[in-house]
Amino acid sequence: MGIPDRPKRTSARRPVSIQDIAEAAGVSHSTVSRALHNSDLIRPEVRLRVQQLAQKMGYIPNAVAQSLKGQRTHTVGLVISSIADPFAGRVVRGIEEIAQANRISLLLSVSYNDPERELEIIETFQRRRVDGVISATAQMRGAYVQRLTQIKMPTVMINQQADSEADRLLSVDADDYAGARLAVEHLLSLGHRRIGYLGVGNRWQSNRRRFAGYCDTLSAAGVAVNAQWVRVAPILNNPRSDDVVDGQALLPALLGSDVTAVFCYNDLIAVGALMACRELGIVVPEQMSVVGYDDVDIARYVTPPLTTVHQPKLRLGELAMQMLLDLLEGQAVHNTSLANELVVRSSTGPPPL
Amino acid sequence: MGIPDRPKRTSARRPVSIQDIAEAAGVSHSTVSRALHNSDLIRPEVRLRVQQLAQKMGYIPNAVAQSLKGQRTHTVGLVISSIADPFAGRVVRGIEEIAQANRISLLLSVSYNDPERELEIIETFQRRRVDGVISATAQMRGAYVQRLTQIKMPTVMINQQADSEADRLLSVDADDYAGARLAVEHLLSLGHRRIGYLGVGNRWQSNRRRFAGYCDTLSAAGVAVNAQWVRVAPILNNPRSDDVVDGQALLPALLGSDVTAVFCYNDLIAVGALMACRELGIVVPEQMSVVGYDDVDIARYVTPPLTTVHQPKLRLGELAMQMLLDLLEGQAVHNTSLANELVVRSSTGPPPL
DNA sequence: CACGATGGTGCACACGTGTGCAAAGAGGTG
DNA sequence: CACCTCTTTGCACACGTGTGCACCATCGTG
Repeated sequence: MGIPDRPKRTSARRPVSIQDIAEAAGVSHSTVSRALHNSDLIRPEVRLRVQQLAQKMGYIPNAVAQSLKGQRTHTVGLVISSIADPFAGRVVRGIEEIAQANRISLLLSVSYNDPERELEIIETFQRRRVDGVISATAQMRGAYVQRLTQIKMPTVMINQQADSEADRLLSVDADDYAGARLAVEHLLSLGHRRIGYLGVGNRWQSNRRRFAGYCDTLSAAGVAVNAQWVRVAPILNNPRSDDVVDGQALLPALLGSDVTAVFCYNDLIAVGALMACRELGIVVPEQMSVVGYDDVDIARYVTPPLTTVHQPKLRLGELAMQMLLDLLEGQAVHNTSLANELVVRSSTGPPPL
Repeated sequence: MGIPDRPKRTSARRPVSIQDIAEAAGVSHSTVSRALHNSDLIRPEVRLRVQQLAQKMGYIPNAVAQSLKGQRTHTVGLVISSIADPFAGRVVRGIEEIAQANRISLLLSVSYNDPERELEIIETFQRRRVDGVISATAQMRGAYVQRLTQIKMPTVMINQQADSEADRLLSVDADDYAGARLAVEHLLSLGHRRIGYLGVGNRWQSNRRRFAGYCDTLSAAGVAVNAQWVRVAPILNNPRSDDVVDGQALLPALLGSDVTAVFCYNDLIAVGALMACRELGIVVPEQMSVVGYDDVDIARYVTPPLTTVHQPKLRLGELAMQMLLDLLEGQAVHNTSLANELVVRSSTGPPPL
């Protein structure tokens, strides 16, 4: 009665397949497949019986096989430069929320801004046949972009507003240039004229945009930017650099000039600056105003609480994921740019007399 | 010459398969498969020719098909309760590093301590046939554990040292009880006798262990624990609660009693306590000592820098991933418990006279 | 009763890869 | 030359699922 050519499926405790259900129900595996998909090709009684049997046998569909057959894996690759970065954390949260709501799984990879690793990661994504990629890396090297465009894999970048070469890639970002202008205008309105900038070398695109906003705002106010006011953390071969340490090391170099306020590339740099001030006995904001960027959690908890430019991190992630989903649906999508918002706390005040 | 039964593979810009290479090289797909695996069954000239051809055609193996055939997906599911939590961030980093080194992909899922979501997540992992699971959720509900053991999926838990029901699951953790003792002993040695505890309700296992360490250490020193000294943040139905806010709200309730120091469940609670002290004009550590737990980055940056119990977060992640790999190799593995370390900074000092 | 329409089911193939086994070819030896 | 051995390759199946098409049964109608 039983067809003996199937070599004992129960051997290695393999999960039950539709074939197993088919044998148990006395139908073909096609019928089971259709029944489980509620196809109205199958007679209602059979459909119900198969479904109950599947339930009872603890059937769980094999997504690997489904991915192979249908050409969708329902998987999205996610590249970030650092998981420890609180900025990335919020963005990922937004991404994950939308992904989970749409039954998409996320493949997480951390690049540490290592070019070699970046290439490895996208090759892994290709091998795994992800439906698309979201890249929230701080820095975008030529080879990386080139590879990504070349293989025509649906991709959305976060905070990488298109310059020159990146034109063809989709992105969602918060406007760095405008954000920087908000920060510097705030300091100008408090009466500061000599305003410094502490930047980072290893995220040159966003650093350049924020720096440009800084320069243009000062120029527009009739202040000539002094090279002595600007310090940028060098690019180390060590990819695990710490922004706070950099900010702390950078600030003292500014003291030779006579700045009364400093605009920092991000909140961590700003926290470093605050710590340096404390060490040097400089009172913030009475003797020195400090502005950060990002508005990560920590900005609220340091002393004094940091005035900073709030980026809609959660929203960035949500939008990026939604955009990718739309893209996969074949809908027309367009780059999006979100506005930032100044959050005034206690690290800024009028300049000393 | 060409066999016409294959319907134009070039139609939908599908990635090249070994079949395509086989046709181009005039051999069978089996030969290509073996050649690409450097099998010495294949003649060296053919092997080289196929490899070069594969390279030239931009062949990238289909991991989905490989997963279906071989019974390994080289994928590990990762469940965490919150991505924004800085503690989780470091742990994930450790996990990811080891995973990437062993060419394992990570499927990231966030549970937000939502029981329903937890069950959905592990079902997704089952569907995707992950090789194993690492769970770093703060809280482990019965149904979750039960399901995880029941389906016999290789699993490693982080910071969930086995109580009763969880005996069968592997875990790597840092000793909460001993860590709490370190913290309280430090306060005792400074001369404090009336020491408070600020806990959390929604992570009851670890909270219970730390609280037990707190109680026992006080008792051993001959101090009777006063119920007035202990406050625990209530469990909200809102799963996105904020520890800092909780700590801030909890501290004032302690002031009625006459504690001179407070041990907090984690650094975020402690930061909230610091902020409450500042608002109330209580000087730390002169009038009140505060100790945290975890040693997340932020602990170094608040004012005053936080004395805390350092957990080897990176190491926890690395060990968990390595343990899972060993488990998959069939090696014998055993639960591991790491030691914590007290980090004395400036938020603790002798009690006021 | 014969024939067509309709609804339900199974066959067979496809997705892309890996592998046991047979077969074919080459080369050596008696 | 016949036979055996060894190397190299292809056939065929497997992994688990989905689906076009053919087949069969049943029913209705002329």
